[in-house]
Amino acid sequence: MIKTEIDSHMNNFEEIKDNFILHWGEMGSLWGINRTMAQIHALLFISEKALSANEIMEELKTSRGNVSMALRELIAWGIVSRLHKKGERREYYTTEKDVWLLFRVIARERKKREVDPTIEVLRRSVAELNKIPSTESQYERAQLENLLEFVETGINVYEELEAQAPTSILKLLGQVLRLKNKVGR
Amino acid sequence: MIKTEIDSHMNNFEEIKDNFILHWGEMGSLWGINRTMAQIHALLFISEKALSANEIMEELKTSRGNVSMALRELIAWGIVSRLHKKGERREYYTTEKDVWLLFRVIARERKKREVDPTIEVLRRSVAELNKIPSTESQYERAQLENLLEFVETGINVYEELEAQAPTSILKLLGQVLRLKNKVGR
DNA sequence: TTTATCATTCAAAAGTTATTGAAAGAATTA
DNA sequence: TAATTCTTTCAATAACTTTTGAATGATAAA
Repeated sequence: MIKTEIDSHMNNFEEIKDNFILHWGEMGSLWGINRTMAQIHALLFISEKALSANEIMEELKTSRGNVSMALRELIAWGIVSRLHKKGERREYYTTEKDVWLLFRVIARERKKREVDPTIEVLRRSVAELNKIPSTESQYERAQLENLLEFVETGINVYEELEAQAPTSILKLLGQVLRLKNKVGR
Repeated sequence: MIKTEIDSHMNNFEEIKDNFILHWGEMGSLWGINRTMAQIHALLFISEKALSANEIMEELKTSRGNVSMALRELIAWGIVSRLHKKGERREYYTTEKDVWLLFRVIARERKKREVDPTIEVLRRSVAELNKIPSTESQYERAQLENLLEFVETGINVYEELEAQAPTSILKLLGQVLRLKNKVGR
């Protein structure tokens, strides 16, 4: 069956899947994650079975080397794991399928890479400022301290949140906040 | 006074300030914000007075054009505002100084640019899947729905959180979660 | 041992984003 | 009006990131 230009909406599973993976890759770029990594992750996430590097390569129409590099990085992030099927020579790859667990792994890694160094910079700056006599620098000192305090409080909340097991905690949280909003004003 | 190589720790205000701005720029890159934008923002954030494009340019040792572009972008984000001093010809620039308000502006903008399109992709994919008869695609459908639900719940919580005015809500939240953690197990 | 099948590496090419600096624009003063 | 001061734009270039594909490595089967 030949597809006309008018009949352009998606009508089969493979098409929808490819479309999702494609778009998820673009979202990845937006989020500061490289396109191939995001695509591979999307593919593994919706695939019931683990996939081999070859299958990934064909599915995404990208090079062997690229797949290999992206998988290495995803494994380093801890969100993809290698699967050794017995009797099989090739490796298979799979990802965490539970959304909450997945989120926790990603959030922890991003915190480690992005937030921790940020806090470190702030702490060092404040500490250095405290070493010098503060005649001129009052305002700047105060601003840095405010910023540091804010970030530390935020991290604190996140760490408590992370310690919670299920997704349901998020729903609960939404409810509590909604309530507080109503009562507060 | 000539500085020896051994005497390398920071000992005056300007040095600490420059160091902070420099590092904050690097942090910006980590966060997907361009270096110059992050540096300008850091500079304005700790400066008591509003600064002119010229002052920014000299402080950061970067080109006139670059400052102009970065300021335009920061203004578009809504985190820097132009200040017209009467009797003065040149424009001055300043940023929100309250950390919580600043956070809200940035978070809202990032949500608009990064999260909303992501949800859109998910919603469209799920909607398309629901149009086709589901014999094969059970697992994939379920995974997409889980993901969508998770993201929607998360956004929900964020929106409630945003509606809260002061920083103190964050502290409160930390406490509630801490409590729940202790009782829960 | 040789061959086959996969995975990994890495230099080069392609693609993307940031920065410069010269030119044009806009507003003000002389 | 022309000169001055500041801002904006944008094409060229620099810097950085991603992707390719050929070479190398590693492992298992013949």
